[in-house]
Amino acid sequence: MSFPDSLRKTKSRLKVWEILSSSTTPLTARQIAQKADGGNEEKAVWLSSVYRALEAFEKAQAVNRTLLKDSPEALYSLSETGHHHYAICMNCKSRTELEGCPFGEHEHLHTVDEDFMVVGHVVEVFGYCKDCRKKMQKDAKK
Amino acid sequence: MSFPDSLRKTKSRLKVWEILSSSTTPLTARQIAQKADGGNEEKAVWLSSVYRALEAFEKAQAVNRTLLKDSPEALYSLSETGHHHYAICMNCKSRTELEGCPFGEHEHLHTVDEDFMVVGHVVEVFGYCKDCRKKMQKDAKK
DNA sequence: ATCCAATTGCGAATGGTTCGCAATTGCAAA
DNA sequence: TTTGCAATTGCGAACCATTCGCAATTGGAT
Repeated sequence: MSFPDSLRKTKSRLKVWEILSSSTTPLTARQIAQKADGGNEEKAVWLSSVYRALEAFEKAQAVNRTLLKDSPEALYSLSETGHHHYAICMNCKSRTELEGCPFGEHEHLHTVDEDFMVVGHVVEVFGYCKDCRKKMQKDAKK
Repeated sequence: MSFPDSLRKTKSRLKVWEILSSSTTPLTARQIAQKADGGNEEKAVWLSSVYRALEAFEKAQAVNRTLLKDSPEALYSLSETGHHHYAICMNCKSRTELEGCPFGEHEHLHTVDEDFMVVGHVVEVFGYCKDCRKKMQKDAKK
């Protein structure tokens, strides 16, 4: 995932991006702001600007916002790419991509359990594709 | 799902419970308070008491709190039973049951694709449980 | 019926997030 | 490269869902 083309590369946004890129865990806006001014007295990026940068990234689908139930603070992390699920035919094993994700575009996930930080998920739907159903109906007649 | 035995049956809690029971959709605390005093001037249940009732229900695992990203207000609903999926900790492999099914309680799964006959589905959420998160944070400090 | 811990009414405080506005800054066009 | 201007930021104040504090009330065990 790289810095979204659609956004101006400003000092604050680049800083926020760099911090998120180099973090292995999701961070709160406050943590990002703190890391930005690395212990210095004066702030490198003002907290409200961190929020605005994150909002812009989120709209550009480059960043994920996550709310866990045990804290009122949102957690932010870079979005992963390529997110799809499949319907799998139990007969011929063919896969057809589901349109969208039952969780919504990443939302809802945080509702899972107050103690659980969600990183990803698997969704698979099983059944029979149209072709196989036809064949199976024919075969059944024999 | 019935009113938790462990909790005192007070007027406010019974009211909140009744409202949640008779609602087909999740409600915000404010909505519950409004429904409680059904248009009357004086409040039947104070908002902070609604929050406290919901908190008690949630601790008793009788109510679900849900945070969606498009609103800062939490949604509350009675916990359902039957048909579940799991959140799996990538570190310790522990499983915790997901509350509800992302496809909705009553499988409109056949809507997935007209050509696909759905027989079942798998949903698994991956991430880190609270304990492992704590451990990982400690380890990170070393 | 009595007693006491649990609960509520009520308002004030908290704290994460958003907003407003003047000053600054990317960056497209000249 | 310089210019022009819309986008962005610094900064603080405002917002608002939720939590807290405390005195008054109440459920329910004895």
